[in-house]
Amino acid sequence: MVTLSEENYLKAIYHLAKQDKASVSTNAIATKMMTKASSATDMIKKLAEKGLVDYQKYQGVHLTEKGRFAAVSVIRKHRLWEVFLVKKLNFSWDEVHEVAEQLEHIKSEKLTQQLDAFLDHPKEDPHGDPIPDCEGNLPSTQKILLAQIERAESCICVGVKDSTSQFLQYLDKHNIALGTKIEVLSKESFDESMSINVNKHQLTISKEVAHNLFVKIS
Amino acid sequence: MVTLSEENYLKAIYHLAKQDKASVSTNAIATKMMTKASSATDMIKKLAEKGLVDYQKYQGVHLTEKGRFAAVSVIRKHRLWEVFLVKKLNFSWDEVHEVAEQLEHIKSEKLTQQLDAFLDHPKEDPHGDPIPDCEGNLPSTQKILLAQIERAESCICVGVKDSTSQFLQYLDKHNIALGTKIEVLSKESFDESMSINVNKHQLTISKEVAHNLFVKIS
DNA sequence: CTTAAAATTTAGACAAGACTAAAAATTTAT
DNA sequence: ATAAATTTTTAGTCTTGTCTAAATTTTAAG
Repeated sequence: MVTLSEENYLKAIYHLAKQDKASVSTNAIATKMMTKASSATDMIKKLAEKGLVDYQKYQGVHLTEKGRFAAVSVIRKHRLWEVFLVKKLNFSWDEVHEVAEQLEHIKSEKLTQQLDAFLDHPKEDPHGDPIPDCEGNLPSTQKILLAQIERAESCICVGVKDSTSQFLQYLDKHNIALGTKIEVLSKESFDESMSINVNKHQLTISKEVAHNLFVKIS
Repeated sequence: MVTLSEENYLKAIYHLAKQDKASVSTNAIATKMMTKASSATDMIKKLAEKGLVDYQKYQGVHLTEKGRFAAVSVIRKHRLWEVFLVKKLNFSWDEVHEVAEQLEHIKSEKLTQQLDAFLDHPKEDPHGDPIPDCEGNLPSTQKILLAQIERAESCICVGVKDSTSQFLQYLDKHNIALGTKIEVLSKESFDESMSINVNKHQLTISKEVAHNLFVKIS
């Protein structure tokens, strides 16, 4: 039995570990959880006790296979609920996070399976993030940050990095959604701002925006 | 802010108070919550502190208007989720309770409203219990226990009193569902068993069954 | 290589919600 | 009307998850 708090820590560790296989530091976990390092240490010990993470004092943690699966299961539920909220209950993509944070902890294998089927086994959530299958597999995605594009090139918006409602509402305002075609016109080396074309409209976006938008080359 | 535990206590008090306006005893609450009287006392003090119940030492509690509304709001969510599980996710009526017990605590006004609309503003849950509206109003129902019928008479199943999966599965086995027509043929005064006719099949039911089935005279 | 800074852990405390055992109040029974 | 039984409350303890402050370990800088 994994508690609600433990699930949230596992999720945090999973997101922090993500790319690099390096161990995740206590401080990084504490920051992500908006708590103190001492609290993180306490929880890390509990997770290690339950075999969900590998932990060596002062050396940070790694998720075990069991821990990774638990984390991915929660992420699966989170993203399925986000799809439900947007597709069935008319939520907009900037309103779903908070509610999904609660729904992701509901424990019922049948509920998750049936919800997945009800939604026609969606592959992505409303922010373009992939939905793990029930065995915990995630399709590897071929996406890059818009900021990584260096020359005039055309691409398609496939996701957002941080999905705060402020950022999502900014995108809504400028008619940028998943699937929107973005033509990079130029990049300013001084401030990394970019001039882009969206739906026939020219737009200048800041480095902050470019670093939070995932695209694939079209 | 009402905690999850507080919500569960409020629900218990609401169900116990139900008909009689008499105060609800500490022991009754403890029994319903499957906890000890001392724990109930502790919680009662917290609820009184928050203005959710009126409490006089040794004299039991009453819900305040605020407490009643909080309780009914949770019950509304519980029943809406049960409808969702049965109508949209193909759960059977004996599987929904446990999951709805979790879902009822999700906090989002918009979620509840949209769910209600998505389900076409259902008036009853899958067990025939009325769903309170968003202002906390419950339609007064005109139902009686099957056991209260004393003579050969025809009625319609409109609800179950205790919805344990054992009982619900018993009903399924004998093809008794909400809306099923039940003809009372006779009642045995010795053991209060009843002979009834359901879908052309004759059936003898025990006093226990008759005391858990709500009907309306047709 | 040694010391200062930063990161991490330990120790001790607290709030929520539960428990046990004992005390106090109420109810029931004689 | 009073003693016995029952109910309710209090007092003290436990667990989970958090905190602060202090101690320890690791890392970084000279």
